[in-house]
Amino acid sequence: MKAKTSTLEYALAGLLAPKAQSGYDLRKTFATTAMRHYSDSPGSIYPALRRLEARGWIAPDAGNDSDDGHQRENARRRQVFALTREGRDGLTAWLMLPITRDDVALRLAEIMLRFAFMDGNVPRAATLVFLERFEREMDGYTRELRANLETMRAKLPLHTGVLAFEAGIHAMEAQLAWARQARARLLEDTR
Amino acid sequence: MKAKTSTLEYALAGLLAPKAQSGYDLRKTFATTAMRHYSDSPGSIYPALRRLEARGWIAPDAGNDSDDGHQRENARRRQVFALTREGRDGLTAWLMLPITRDDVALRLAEIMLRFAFMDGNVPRAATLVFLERFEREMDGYTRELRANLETMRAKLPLHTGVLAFEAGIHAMEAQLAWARQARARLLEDTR
DNA sequence: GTGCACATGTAATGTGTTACATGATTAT
DNA sequence: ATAATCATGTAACACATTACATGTGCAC
Repeated sequence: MKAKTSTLEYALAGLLAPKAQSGYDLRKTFATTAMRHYSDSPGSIYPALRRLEARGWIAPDAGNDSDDGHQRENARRRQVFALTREGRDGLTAWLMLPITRDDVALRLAEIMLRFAFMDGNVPRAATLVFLERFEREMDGYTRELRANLETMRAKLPLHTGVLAFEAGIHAMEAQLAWARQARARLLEDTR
Repeated sequence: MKAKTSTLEYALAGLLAPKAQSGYDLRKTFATTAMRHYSDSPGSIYPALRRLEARGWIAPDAGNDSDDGHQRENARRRQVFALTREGRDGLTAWLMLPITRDDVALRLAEIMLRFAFMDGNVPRAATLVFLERFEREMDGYTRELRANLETMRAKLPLHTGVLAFEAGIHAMEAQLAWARQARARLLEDTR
């Protein structure tokens, strides 16, 4: 049994959560929306779907047209997948994982993907806790980085390496500011 | 002959540009500095170094201690690599590549790595041109994203998906602001 | 019924991750 | 001499990319 689920697999599960879709639909989503940097190539998506199916996270959609799901003898026809109960549980568990320092330092993109999928899959309260913890870790991490920056500056002249490091810090601080604002808006929306 | 050079290989070449180092030195740099999310595992670095050596981009350092470079019979001893002329040319060519819209949209991390390595490897003027072009593409891209955001907002309610998209835009705009400021500082430093 | 867009499959390749193994060097 | 640290090597595995192959349905 394989323990780990790849980010791509979670992305697929997350997209299937609101509605059943075919591999082709998913590819188009990856190709045309904000999720552009996930694969979109058939060589990654179809195998990933088969892995999810083998694990029981997704299944051919029952409520689907002419010859029903379980009977796709000789394929090459549009095949719609739905998230199963197990798949939904797996997705939710991932969404509920506590945020660590390493998550914000090393895996920001994955963290943001998780946030994007929260609506509809976890209670609003969990989303707010997520943001709180995100703010805490981001705040700590950006402080760490700023301290390192001062050390670097003391040793080196003005240097593109130092400037690039600064760019990273700026981007992180922008995300932090966004998080505070987002939490305020969600709180207001919840009341 | 293999055409493509991986980002990790460029990262290694860039680190070897200012001074010759061993694989272990490079790993420590990856493990402890701002370059944290590059591998740092022996299973990625040593093979990458051998690929670079096979391609003639790096070579055992000549100006190195007791038994000189070309004679590393039974190894398992510290082995220092230096960037060759060819390696330097390859690195420079990569640094000078024009920035495209897809670079800023899909490969920002690589772009920033290139920027970090510019000092000492390309003329200051090239760095300034790089930033100009970066600003232009980032400006265009963030405008594109903002337009999409309005479309999304018109259709959907307040939604973590939309908020996550906003976070990405904020981060990009912060990078853009940084670029303008960085260019101004470099200009001043150049005068 | 021919051509094109839709839809899926898959083999070859390269690379990163993990986990382990093992040879040198240094300190005690 | 032994242990710890330094330093490199490598095998198993999973995955993404590329490029190609193939089937399906609709428009004309």
